[in-house]
Amino acid sequence: MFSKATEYALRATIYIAQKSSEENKLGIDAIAKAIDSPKSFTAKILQSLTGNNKVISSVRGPNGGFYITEKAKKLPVRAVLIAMGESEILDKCVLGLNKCSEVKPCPMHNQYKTIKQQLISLFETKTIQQLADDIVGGDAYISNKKN
Amino acid sequence: MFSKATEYALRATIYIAQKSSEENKLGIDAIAKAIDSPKSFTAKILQSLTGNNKVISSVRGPNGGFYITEKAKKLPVRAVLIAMGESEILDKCVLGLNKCSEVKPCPMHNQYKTIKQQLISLFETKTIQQLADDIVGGDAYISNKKN
DNA sequence: ATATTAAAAGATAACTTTGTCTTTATTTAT
DNA sequence: ATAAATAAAGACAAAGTTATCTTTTAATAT
Repeated sequence: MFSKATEYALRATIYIAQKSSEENKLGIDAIAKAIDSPKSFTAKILQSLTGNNKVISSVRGPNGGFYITEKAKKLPVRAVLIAMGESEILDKCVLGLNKCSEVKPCPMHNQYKTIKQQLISLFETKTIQQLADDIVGGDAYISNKKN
Repeated sequence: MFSKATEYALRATIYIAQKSSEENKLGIDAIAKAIDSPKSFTAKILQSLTGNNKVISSVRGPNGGFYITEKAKKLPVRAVLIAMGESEILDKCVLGLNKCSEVKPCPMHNQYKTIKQQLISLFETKTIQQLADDIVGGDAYISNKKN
C-alpha cells in the first residue's frame, strides 16, 4: 500500500513514541535496529518528519537524538503520511483516473469509495500515541526480526 | 494503491471487455488512446495478461488484436491483479512487517484487517464483466481524458 | 576553547518502474 | 508465394525509489 519509505516512517514514529521522551532520546542506530530498517535511509526519512511537518523532534550533539513531544503524540497517524507526501493515495481512484468522481465515477468507484472512507477515517482517528500504547500494553508488536 | 502498470492493466481489461469480441478485436492503438495510457508500455502490459494467466486473448496479423472471451469476462477483477503480480498488496501489513499476524499483530492490524477483508472481497466478487456492463449502461466511465 | 557526539546535508550508486523504439514472428488477404 | 497487418519480443532510455557513504553543522561535556 505505502512505499518502503513511508513504512519505515510509520514504524520509526511509533517506536520513538513508545520508547523515547525529551529526557531520553533515541539515536538513529537504536531506531533502525529496532524497526529493522536500513540506517542511513531511515536517517533521511526522519529528516522529512522533523522539518516543518514536525511529527518528531530531534537535537544534535551528545545526548541528542530523536524524540516526540506529548503534543505530537496526539497527532493522527495520517500526519506521518502527510509528512511523507503519501496521504493522497488513500483518496486516489483505484484505476488511476484523475477524472473519477461522484459525477463521473469509474466502475469501481461506488464500492471502493466506502472502503476508502474507512481507510481515511482509520488514519485520521488513530493517533500515534494510541499505537505506541498498544505496544507498551503488550497488545501489539513492531519488531520485524526473525525472532 | 496499485502501480501504473496495474492501473493500465485494469483499465485496458475493462475497456476490452466493454468494446471487443472475438469477431471485433481491438488494436493496441485504439486501446491506449481510449484509456489514455502510453502505447508501447500498454502493449507490454497486455503481454502479461495474455500469457498463461489468460485474462485477455490476442491474435496477430490483419484483423488481429485483443479481445476477451465470455469465460474470461466472468473472472474476478483480482485475476488482473494476480496476472500483474500485485495481488499480495491487498493482504500486506500496512507497516510492512512480515511477521504481522493474528498472533503477533502490528498496532494497526486489528482495525486495518477488517478494511483489508473488504478490499479482498471487492476484488474477488466483482467480475470484469460487471465493470464493463456499468460502462455500457452509462453508470460508469473509464475515460481519463480532459473532456 | 576544544573535543566529542549526533543529526543534517549532500553526493552518489544500485535497483525498480515507467516508457520508447526496433526487430521478429505470426496471421491473413491477395 | 508474397505482401501487409498486427502482436510479441527484446534492447534500451528516462525517471523514481531505495540505499550507502562522506562531509558539514550544531550541541554538549570537559
